[in-house]
Amino acid sequence: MRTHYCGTVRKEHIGKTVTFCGWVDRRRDHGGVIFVDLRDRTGVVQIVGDPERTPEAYKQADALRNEYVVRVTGTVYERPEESLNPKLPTGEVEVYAETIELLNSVRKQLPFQVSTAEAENVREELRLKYRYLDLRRDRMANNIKLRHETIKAMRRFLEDEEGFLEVETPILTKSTPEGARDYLVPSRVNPGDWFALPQSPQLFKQLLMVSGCDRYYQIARCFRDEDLRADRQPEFTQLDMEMSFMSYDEVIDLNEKLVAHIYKAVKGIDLPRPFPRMTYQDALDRYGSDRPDTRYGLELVDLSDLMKDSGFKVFSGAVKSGGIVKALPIPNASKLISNVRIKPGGDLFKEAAEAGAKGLAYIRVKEGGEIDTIGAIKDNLSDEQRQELLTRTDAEAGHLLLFGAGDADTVNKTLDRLRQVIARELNMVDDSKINLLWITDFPMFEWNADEKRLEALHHPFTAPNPEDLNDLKTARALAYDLVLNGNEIGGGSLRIYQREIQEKVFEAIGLSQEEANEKFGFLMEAFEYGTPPHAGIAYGLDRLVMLLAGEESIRDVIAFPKTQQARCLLTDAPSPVDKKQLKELYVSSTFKPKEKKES
RNA sequence: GGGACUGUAGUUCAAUUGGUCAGAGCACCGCCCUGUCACGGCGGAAGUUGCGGGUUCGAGCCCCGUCAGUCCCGCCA
Repeated sequence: MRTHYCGTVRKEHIGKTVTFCGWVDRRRDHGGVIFVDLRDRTGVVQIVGDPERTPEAYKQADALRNEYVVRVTGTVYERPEESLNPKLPTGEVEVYAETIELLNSVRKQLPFQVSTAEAENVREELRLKYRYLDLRRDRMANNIKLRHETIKAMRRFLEDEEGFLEVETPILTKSTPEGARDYLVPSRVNPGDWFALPQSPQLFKQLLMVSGCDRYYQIARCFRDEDLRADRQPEFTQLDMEMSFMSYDEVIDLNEKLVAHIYKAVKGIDLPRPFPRMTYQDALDRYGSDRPDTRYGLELVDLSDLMKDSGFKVFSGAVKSGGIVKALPIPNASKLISNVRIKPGGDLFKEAAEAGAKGLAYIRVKEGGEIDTIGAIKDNLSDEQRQELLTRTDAEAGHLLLFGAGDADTVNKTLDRLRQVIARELNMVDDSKINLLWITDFPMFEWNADEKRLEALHHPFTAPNPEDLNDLKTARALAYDLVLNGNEIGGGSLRIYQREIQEKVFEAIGLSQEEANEKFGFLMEAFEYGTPPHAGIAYGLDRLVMLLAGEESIRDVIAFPKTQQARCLLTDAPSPVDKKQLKELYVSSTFKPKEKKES
């Protein structure tokens, strides 16, 4: 049907007869000559309809409108010198059309303009309803291509360089305790029984290691029935990997090579290796987050011991009841950030409150080490304490210190949040930086106060550090997260491969032996048939591509995403089904539409 | 489940304190134009201001409800 793609024509094609298929990007009618920008996946080329040289095509071009689909045959000419267009890769040539065949027209007014030249911010609601038109637009077409290039780079590296085997794992699988809410699928053949869609292929990939697969990967679709965010969809994609007989450092090294390969292939960037590593504790201490953005400073300073005996009750009280006091020192910010913003009602106060803080204390540092703050702090700080405070925070004149006091979680969350907001506001974030960072030495468990039990921080198959085996509850895990500019893009661990340890971990998270056997008996049984030591990792592919594309929502790197209400505006899914379908599945809904409020 | 923001022509936006303000660019339709590439010129059509109620002499603007979208909290091993 065609001989060339629109965006590929160059000077070397001059004199050739070519045939394109594509969409009318836009049309410029000069009364005499008509120009048509013809677009396909590869780009745009200028088609010329001339009343004298190509009278037939001129007539046909006259009837064309935006987004008509046409097949054009013509001859490639060099453009007149004054008509070159350096903005287009094809801008040195143009094609005099001999015939323009209309393959399909546009019958209705377009819901929004598609042309690559118009970069209006169309409402996302509309874009999602007419996603097929949205995907024609430059930005989205490029994002989808970038996603493809990323996956391609992963496959090339893992298969060709490292001998990974791609294996598909079931989409219909078993519901597991722990973790996110499952999407469930009723079984028609087994009345009353349910499949779950996988939250990740975790168990299967470990079983593949037992099977001797040695190195597995998959571009795996995962499902979690939880509420959505800009970086969370109910179905999302992971690059899922698992490998046998590799040490902690070997796993990390291989993954650094993988990420470097992706950056080289997709962005042409050489990443320096090895990537830096930071322990979980260090990350929390210094940044208040287990995925710190290290592109800028603004490190937190712990002042708990200094404030323990302070007369300022908010500080001393926090420490005495087991909490902490930390400061976020911000250089040269004293003039830039007003008290109004820090006090109740101000935007920074609101940020802090949103993170759970009850208040937001501050100190402004003046010339000569004098400080400016509320009386309750100033009056309760001895000269020595003030000196020590300034020394520890490296504070000089112009510094603004923001304080968090309370339980460690809340303090860290608050100051982490303020740190990010303020760094952004003060233009301290260098968007050209690519800071990759491994976070290591996660604790195995964290306390779930609501359910009054320990919970696996990663998941219950993570191996404990052998040094900490005598007290599993406080043990560190052999886990690692990869953080890119403050975003967690991947995480994994060495796995448990011995039944006894696995049983102990289940016990620690309060899973009864019966439950453990019912849910994971097959895994523990497998451990008894010669399981190799193995390790794995999973990358959030959507998130990674989002960052590579410079987008702020993963919806912009997913061809057909769902809205925050988990609906597809294009197909209007989910939707009711026939009673007959439900009957076959032995399912009935208990949902009752809301009654109108009585008035 | 909770908090915040948004919804005006096909689309992107505007409309002073509630008072001829329902308007502009692009798209669409018609006419003109032989070198444009965001072509240009002249003219035209196009609106239940998301929907429902209320306050008012008067509502795009204020109030209540509701729907949809977005961001965030909870939730997401």
